[in-house]
Amino acid sequence: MLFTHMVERKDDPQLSEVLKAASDPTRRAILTLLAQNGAGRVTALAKHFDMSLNAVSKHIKVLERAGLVTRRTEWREHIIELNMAPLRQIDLWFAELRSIWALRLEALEDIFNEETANDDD
Amino acid sequence: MLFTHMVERKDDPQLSEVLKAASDPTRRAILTLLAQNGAGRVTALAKHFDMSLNAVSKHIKVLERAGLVTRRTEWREHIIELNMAPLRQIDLWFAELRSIWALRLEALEDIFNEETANDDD
DNA sequence: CAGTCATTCCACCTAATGGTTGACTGATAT
DNA sequence: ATATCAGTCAACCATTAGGTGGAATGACTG
Repeated sequence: MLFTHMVERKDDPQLSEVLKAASDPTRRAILTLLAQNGAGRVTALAKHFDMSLNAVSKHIKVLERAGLVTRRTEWREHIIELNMAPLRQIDLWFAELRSIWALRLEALEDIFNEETANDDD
Repeated sequence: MLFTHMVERKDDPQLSEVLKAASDPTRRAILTLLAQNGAGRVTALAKHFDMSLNAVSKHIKVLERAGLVTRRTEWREHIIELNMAPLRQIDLWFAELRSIWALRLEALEDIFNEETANDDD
């Protein structure tokens, strides 16, 4: 049995966003900072980088869209908090890929078993 | 004790590449196809997508640069094979982030314990 | 030898990314 | 009231990314 068109066509745009957000070194550094020091203000985070506040603000927005970070606006200060939950999706995708791989190997084994059974005829 | 500049400044460009390569739905679909059907030719892979062979060829090159796929050139045919190993790096990064997080919580606990000890004085 | 097949390379287009600066909003401090 | 601080928004610029089509390479088919 050959499944020529069996790709699960679920785009999963959320997963794409998380992966893309995580693919930038600056953004990963921001996540690390938050893990290290806990929640922090935008300006405080920006101090660690050799780039404008604006650039960091943008990066934070990307992380926010991906759900990796949440914003708690306390009057004029925006407190940024780490949220690792979406990273779980990466794990899930990874696991799925592995299971698909395993399934194929199983199928191959089945074919092999059938063939040896036929040999017995 | 406050570590203001403690971000581990290892860019890890390899991790960035893997994450970015994985962040595209078409490329993830290619990986899924390879997991499902085993190694395959470029053209065979391209058949599953509604885009030019050239585009798919490019995507494969990106995956190749990230090490997620290897190419075995058999004369005129290029056989593309899945290599899940680099995905492990994502796991590692994830684990590191979690441990950094855990470390901070531990530190907080220590401070708390010291304070309650002082209360006893 | 002419034609096709598998694939890449090249030139091109468009949209998105990562960065900049400068102006803006709203809260706080003097 | 004015200056300052936190942060975003908007416009801009250079680079990269994802896609296209067409030509080039190199082996196989008739």
